[in-house]
Amino acid sequence: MTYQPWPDGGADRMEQELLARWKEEGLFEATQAATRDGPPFVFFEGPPTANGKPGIHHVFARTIKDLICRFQALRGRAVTRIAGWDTHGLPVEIEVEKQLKLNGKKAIEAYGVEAFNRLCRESVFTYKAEWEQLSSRIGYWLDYEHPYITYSNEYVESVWWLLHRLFERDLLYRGHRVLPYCPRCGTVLSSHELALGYEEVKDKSIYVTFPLTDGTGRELVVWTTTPWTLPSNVAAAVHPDLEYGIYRHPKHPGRGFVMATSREAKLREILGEELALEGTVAGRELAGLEYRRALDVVPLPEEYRHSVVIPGQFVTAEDGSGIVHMAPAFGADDYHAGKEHGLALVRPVAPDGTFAGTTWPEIEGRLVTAEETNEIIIRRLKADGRWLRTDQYVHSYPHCWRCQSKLIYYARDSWFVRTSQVKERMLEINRGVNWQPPEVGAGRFGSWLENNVDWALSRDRYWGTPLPVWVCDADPAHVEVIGGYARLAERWGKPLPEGFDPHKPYIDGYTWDCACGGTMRRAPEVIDTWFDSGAMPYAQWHYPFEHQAEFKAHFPADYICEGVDQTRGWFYSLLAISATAFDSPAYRNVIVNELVLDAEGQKMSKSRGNVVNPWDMLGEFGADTVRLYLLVSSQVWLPKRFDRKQIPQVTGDFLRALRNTYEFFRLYAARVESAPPVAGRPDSDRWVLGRLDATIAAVTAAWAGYEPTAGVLALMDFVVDDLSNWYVRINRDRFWAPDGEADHAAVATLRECLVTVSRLLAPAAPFASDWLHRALTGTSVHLAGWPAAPAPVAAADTALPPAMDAIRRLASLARAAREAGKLRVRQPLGRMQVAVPVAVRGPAFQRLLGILQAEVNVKRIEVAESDTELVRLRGKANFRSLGKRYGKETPAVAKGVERLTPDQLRALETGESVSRHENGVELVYFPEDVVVERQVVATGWLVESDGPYVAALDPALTPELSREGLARELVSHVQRLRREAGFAVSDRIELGIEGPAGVLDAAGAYRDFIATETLARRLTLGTAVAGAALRQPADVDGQPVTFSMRRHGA
RNA sequence: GGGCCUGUAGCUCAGGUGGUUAGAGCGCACGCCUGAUAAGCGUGAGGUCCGAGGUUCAACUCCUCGCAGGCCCA
Repeated sequence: MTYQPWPDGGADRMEQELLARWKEEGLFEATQAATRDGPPFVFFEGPPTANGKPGIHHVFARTIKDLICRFQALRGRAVTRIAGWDTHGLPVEIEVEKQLKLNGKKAIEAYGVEAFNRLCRESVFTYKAEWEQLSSRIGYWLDYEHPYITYSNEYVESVWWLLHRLFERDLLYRGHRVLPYCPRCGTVLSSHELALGYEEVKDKSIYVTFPLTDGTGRELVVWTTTPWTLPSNVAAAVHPDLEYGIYRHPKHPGRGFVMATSREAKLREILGEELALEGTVAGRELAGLEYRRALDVVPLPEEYRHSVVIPGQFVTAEDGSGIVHMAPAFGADDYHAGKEHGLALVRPVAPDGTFAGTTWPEIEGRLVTAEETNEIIIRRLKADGRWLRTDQYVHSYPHCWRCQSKLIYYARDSWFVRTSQVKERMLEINRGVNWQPPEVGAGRFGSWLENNVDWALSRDRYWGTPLPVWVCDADPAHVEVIGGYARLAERWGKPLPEGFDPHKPYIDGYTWDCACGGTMRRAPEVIDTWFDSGAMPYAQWHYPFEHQAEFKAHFPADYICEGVDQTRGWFYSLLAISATAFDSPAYRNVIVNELVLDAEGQKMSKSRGNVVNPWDMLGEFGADTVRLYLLVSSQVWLPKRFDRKQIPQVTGDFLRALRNTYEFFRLYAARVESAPPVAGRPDSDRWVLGRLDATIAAVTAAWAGYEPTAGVLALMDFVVDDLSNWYVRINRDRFWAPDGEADHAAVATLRECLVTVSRLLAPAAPFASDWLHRALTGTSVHLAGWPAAPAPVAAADTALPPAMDAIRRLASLARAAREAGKLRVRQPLGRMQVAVPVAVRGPAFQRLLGILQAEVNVKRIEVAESDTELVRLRGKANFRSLGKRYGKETPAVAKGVERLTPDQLRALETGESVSRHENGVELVYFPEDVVVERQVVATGWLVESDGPYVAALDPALTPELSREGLARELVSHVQRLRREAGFAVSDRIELGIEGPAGVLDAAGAYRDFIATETLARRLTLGTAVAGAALRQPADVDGQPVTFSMRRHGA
């Protein structure tokens, strides 16, 4: 068999060619067919919104998704990989609003919801093709032929069914929620919209008083930054544990001002220096007292409490007065406190943000956030004697990102999922989920669940799954939740029309009579799009209307993987729905990847202009390289600095080593087919195969444990370090067989390594691995299966890894010694002595000494025994084992190790325990307590050591050694000339060497060696080759030598 | 203000259960090798392991408090 050269046209081209080939072969489908009957491995694809361009962070997440899925598929699991599209929601609406230059809900309604939603539906797939192309280009295998689409009728029907199920379980209800609201646009803003509009503003904040009605003349001092909420005040909150003072001031006879004592300085500033503290009281003693409201201009309902002091943990005394005014309709804390204490909820503000329903004509109809409104309110407070002070207050306050209006917090009717009821169950389920990294599950996600509040489901928007709730217009207590289209038709009384569309506005046309005589009309809201995505385990199968068996086989997921930003997104919506509707986990294993930052650690954003275009990276480096870089440049769950300069640095070594190793193999291995049994192969072969097995085990364990980075690193280390840098290096001459075939065992070993490496690499770098596997075997790596778990290592071979490790250390030390002695490796030396830990010594080590000898270029290696005068034994304490037994005494006992005699050290090495007496106390040392080191003490030798490893070289050069060194020097020069002359490596030559007697003498003594090494069929000494193609003088070890050569037979 | 994460060589990052020599790659300096060669290999310099306390015979590792950066939330 001959092997193809590694393609030269760059990674991008090679990968494009493979993609075309995969497509032609139907490879993805073939891999799915091959594992169809395997045990299922269920993967859920979190649906991206297709109306945004995919970025480099999507490449990141998709690489991790793909890695685990490919890994499991290679292991024979039937992996489900259904693509999905998230198609509803505000981002879609906003895009269309921009496109139509609309500004807010009123404009949309004027434009027409029907046409608006039609555009939303069309715009959803603006970037669908690019998503598919990018996914395909990076080798992400996903079934894009049959994706789930959240706006499809089937999908929506499953969502309805889920909501109906929740309603049946009493987990769906109508309530209030305080939300940021733009009075001008008439719409609630989502949290991410909110984040767009924070601005530093100067507001007026005021101190007012609420006189207590207990007859003591005391007045609560209250601070607010939103005077317009004072008419809606129903309570004043104090912190139960805070100390409040009652202050008097001569200018205000008969009045006692109540305020947190920690804010006394502020009160002094307001009232003046003559402030006197009359007494103090804890917040909890104030709770329950009643007061007179500062502005009594809104009628209060009788059945609820109002004008009362309540305790609240949320109260602080860092600014303000330590007493917080409560208007439940206009603040989240206020709202919850109102619920807890049964407070009245008044909302004298119309949807357009103007006062409505007050008894104060002057402010009726005024915009609450307008400056003049504040002025009017403050003027009246002053007139009524309730005002104490107005301050400038600078804070960051949310504004509408569309129209710059100040937002208000505003209680809205909303539909909720009662998730708080299953909070404990969600926590329990979550504890059973394997999170990678664990702290996201236990920490960020766990504490989010701990603080679970009911899921506000409804949205006052247009393009979304319509809430399947019908409410009677005569009695809102009459509610029906429709769980499917058949049921809708039944209630409506007619079959649904051809081309039925469950979206707004059509769905709002379906009404029917209520039993009470009223009309059932749909609640106008759509639902939070996160509910759509969390419903995908069921809705992707149109469950329960279709595919019941498929659903059961594919729930819950074995594995999902998304960015950490999904903590409150998809990770939550999946769990909330599975817990409420099925009392089940939705996923068992999660990998959470972190953000991709730019090279400086800054978030990528359009405004910073530091967004990396994935296509540029793919074109420049190829998908494999980008994938590998993303996988190994740091753990995937740490924020990743994406630095294009680092890409070749991180991946280059590995890819070069792989390619070079293959090229080396290809050059010499052609036509060698037989593979001798492993047991009969030389030590270095069995060693590298053992390392390969260990690598299989490490990669398998890492990926089975959802640790992408560790697995890739283990594989890279093997290829670079063990295979390329060591195995190939020490076995070169077995491959290079000038007049015959390469060593069969070596070829088979290297081939087996490369084939297995390509299989291990397939999940991480699907292109290069496939190319390599095809080149070696003619078949695709993606159908080859995962390398089998290694057989137990033959007993004889268990000593190989530590022995080879020792050889490598010693070679390294010897090279350092040569460098220190300025003796280049080409110059053979006579003797070397080495010392190694006793555990390493043994037959395996003895057999491997030949490798060391060749590597170091010495004639003889002696393994130093303790009785050699060259070596001194030294004991070194093992604190780990001593510490366990001796605790506090450890340092002293460890010191004693240094005083053990050579005989005792030798005894320890052979596994005996020894003891010595110290101050009359007997100390026993077990073999594991002491590491016995060897120090070479001979002088005149070149010695380097690393702990117990010692290499010592005898630098003495005999004339014989010098001659051989010179001969090797000649060979080196000839080889260089050969290459410079453009000879092929296999060209036979005729060679002439002219020079001083010493040189000719050495050349003569090593005539055969030189001839063999240089492929010289004729070698003439002292004269030039006749008809030489070149004749060149050179300086060999300071001696003038002239080489001449020509091709043999040319 | 709260939660979580990160802080190790000039840069990017590794460093089970605490154990006495803290590693890699890149970069830098020097050298080796020359039949993988517009490759490859080695050696060296370079560290208050963010800081301060504490626990311990022993802390990069565990605890507390800070500092800096990031993410999420309020």
